Amino acid sequence: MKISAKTDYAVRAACELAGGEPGKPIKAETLAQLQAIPANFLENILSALRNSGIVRSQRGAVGGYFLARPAETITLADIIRAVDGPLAAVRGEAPEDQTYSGAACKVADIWVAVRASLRVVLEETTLADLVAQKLPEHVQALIDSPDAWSRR
Amino acid sequence: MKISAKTDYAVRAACELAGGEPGKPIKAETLAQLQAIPANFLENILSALRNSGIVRSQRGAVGGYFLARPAETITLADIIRAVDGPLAAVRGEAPEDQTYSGAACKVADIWVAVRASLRVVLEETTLADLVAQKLPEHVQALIDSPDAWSRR
DNA sequence: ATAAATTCTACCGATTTAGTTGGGAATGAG
DNA sequence: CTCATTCCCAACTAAATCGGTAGAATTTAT
Repeated sequence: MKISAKTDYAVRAACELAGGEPGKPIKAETLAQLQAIPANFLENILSALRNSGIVRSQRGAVGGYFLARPAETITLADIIRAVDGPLAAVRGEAPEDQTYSGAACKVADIWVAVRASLRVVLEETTLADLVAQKLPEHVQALIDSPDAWSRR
Repeated sequence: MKISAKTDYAVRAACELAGGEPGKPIKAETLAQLQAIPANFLENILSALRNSGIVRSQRGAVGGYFLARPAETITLADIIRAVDGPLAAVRGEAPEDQTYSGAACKVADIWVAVRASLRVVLEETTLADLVAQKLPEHVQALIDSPDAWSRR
């Protein structure tokens, strides 16, 4: 259950795009500097986001990247799926495709619950929420719970 | 956010141990057959579970593995941490150790929320719940939600 | 003793991760 | 038109991880 560098970078770059003026392109190089992301690697990531229709690009002297849709309509789940595939996969397949036998027969339910709980956070939070620093209530509630910030 | 084969295997093996008679050891070979897990790989996994104090082993002729504590006290989070490390790590570190700047300054909150939401499922569900097929209410609620079983 | 079983250490190939490199193609300013 | 700027894209790499194997050593019951 790791959150990859790619995912982390993608979300941060998207935040910068959401924070800029809508429609005004920002250079990849600028994004890389703003968020301290390796510039060449960021190009791979932006390419994935473009292929998924999350960002658009403009070439040429005053070119760069900008969001393809309003920030309110782009969820974190959209971004993660674009760069890293499905939110939760069990041994490379979807949870509901696994078959379990014997004492472990309810394990599929658990992986489905895990995926559902990720969705609750990642499908409901948009880029607009993130840059406005106003997260959905139930997400904020998770963050505010007493030991959310403590290690286990 | 992948659930590794190791994690899946570990949970399934632990279920079989929880389903057996308490204190009576089950051979690794038997566990492997019951859940169709590569036997040698399973040994690595059981070794990790033993180092974390989740299972105990007995060598010798009538040896095998058994749970070190009652199944009611072993959560899925315990098992996952034993074989795969922390529930949620960002680029190999804990979410609260990351620093974010500019438009992305709230991204840490999101990763903390993700971890918290995983905990809600995985810290509350015990091996006993799983083999009794009686999951905690809020976990069952996630599973019963209309589109939990559908792909995105 | 000895056979059954776990334990430990090391290894292996394939895949993934996190990047880098470099050439090419579009765009717009001058 | 030309040329600097910027994106585009495919290939490449080094290191880590994943999934799994192999075999010798150790422990225990009989």
